[in-house]
Amino acid sequence: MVQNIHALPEVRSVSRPKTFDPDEALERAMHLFWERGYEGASLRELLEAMEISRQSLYDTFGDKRQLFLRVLSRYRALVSVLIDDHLERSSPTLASLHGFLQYYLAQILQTDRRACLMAMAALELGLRDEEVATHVRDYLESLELAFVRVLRAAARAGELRDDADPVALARSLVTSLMGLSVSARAGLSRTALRQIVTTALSILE
Amino acid sequence: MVQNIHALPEVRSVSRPKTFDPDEALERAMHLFWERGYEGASLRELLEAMEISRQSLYDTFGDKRQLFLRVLSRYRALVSVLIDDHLERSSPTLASLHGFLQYYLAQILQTDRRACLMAMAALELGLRDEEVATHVRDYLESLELAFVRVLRAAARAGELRDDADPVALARSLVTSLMGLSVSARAGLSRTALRQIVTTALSILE
DNA sequence: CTTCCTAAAGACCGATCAGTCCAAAACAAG
DNA sequence: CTTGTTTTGGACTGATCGGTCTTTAGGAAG
Repeated sequence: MVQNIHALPEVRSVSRPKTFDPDEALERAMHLFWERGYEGASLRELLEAMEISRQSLYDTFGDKRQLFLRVLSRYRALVSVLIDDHLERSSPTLASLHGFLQYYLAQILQTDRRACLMAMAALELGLRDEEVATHVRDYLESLELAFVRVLRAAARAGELRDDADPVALARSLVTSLMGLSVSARAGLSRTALRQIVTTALSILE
Repeated sequence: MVQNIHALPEVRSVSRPKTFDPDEALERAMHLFWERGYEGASLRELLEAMEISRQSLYDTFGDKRQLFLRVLSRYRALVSVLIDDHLERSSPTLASLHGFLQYYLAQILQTDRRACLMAMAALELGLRDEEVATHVRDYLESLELAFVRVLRAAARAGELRDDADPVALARSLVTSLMGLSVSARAGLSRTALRQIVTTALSILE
């Protein structure tokens, strides 16, 4: 029907206001998808986790796939905050990168090895859903870019070998993070996971 | 209801002559799981791909999960052959490792970016099915061991830096392969994937 | 021939899937 | 109040899921 194209900024509480917070519902959906994957998270479980009714979910988010795409965006925003916190300071250094990866691993370990939602989405849906694949590629690219920025700064500060290629190094770090997610999800020991991170970082020396 | 008698070339209308080959059926199941994942491959599709009856599948393999576990074993055997071909010669060198990774990537590209079945299994089922997780860990370990053997030989031959740690390097390579699978499945360009492999190998220098 | 085994085909099962619809209630604004 | 919108909860849909079962048929061996 007549969809409101400029629905964003308007706060038109013409009637009963939404009692649930869409952001919080999305957050909860993200955690379920994160734990179970796309197909592994059923509507019933999603509704239970989000604590909203079926009707509200379809009214607010469209359908399951749309919800998942929203979740992917939210996940990306989440990691952006992580990046900002660790890598976007005035003068990031190699130590910042070390800190970021260590924190990344700590997060995985603290959340029962849930690992990376984007890696899960890529393997489960990458070949079947081009929009999902694009989300993942964009995510990988933004991660790589953040790393490149830090590495360039580090190079300028003389922290890198002269012949080091920031782009190649950044891509290697991103790849290692994805591999780390696979290893974490497979249940490798904390020690093994820590060694993976350490070795991944050793390419910067 | 007049079925075309010539529709199935070799087999007469109701096929009896050939008892099906469980190995070939397993092979076909593997390829479907490989493309679609565990939950993504339905029984109906599996039967169609394996070209056996429902009854035969359950008689021969138990159930879907057992079939999948058998498939994981078969996949591991498949990669073992790859390892034997590339890394188990009398005197493997760093060049052997290069060859192995390049061939690994070539295989991914030739099979529509199907990437690594073990990585898929880890992310989809690793948290929910300990037996699957164990399969994946065993696989990762055998891959790592094969790499370690080559790297030790290379070290003896003076191809490695003196301070290089074969185990850490091997683990890094395995992690990179898993990350490569994620990237491939996400649809990264051939160029990007090749760079990932190149950078992964650069740690050996 | 008969007996035994295996395989194919498909009916059938209960459960669950994503998604739609409806009724009744809750609440805001005129 | 009325009107309008959003809420919840559950009924309901058709499809599909994994899995069981029965029937029928094709050999192989006695």
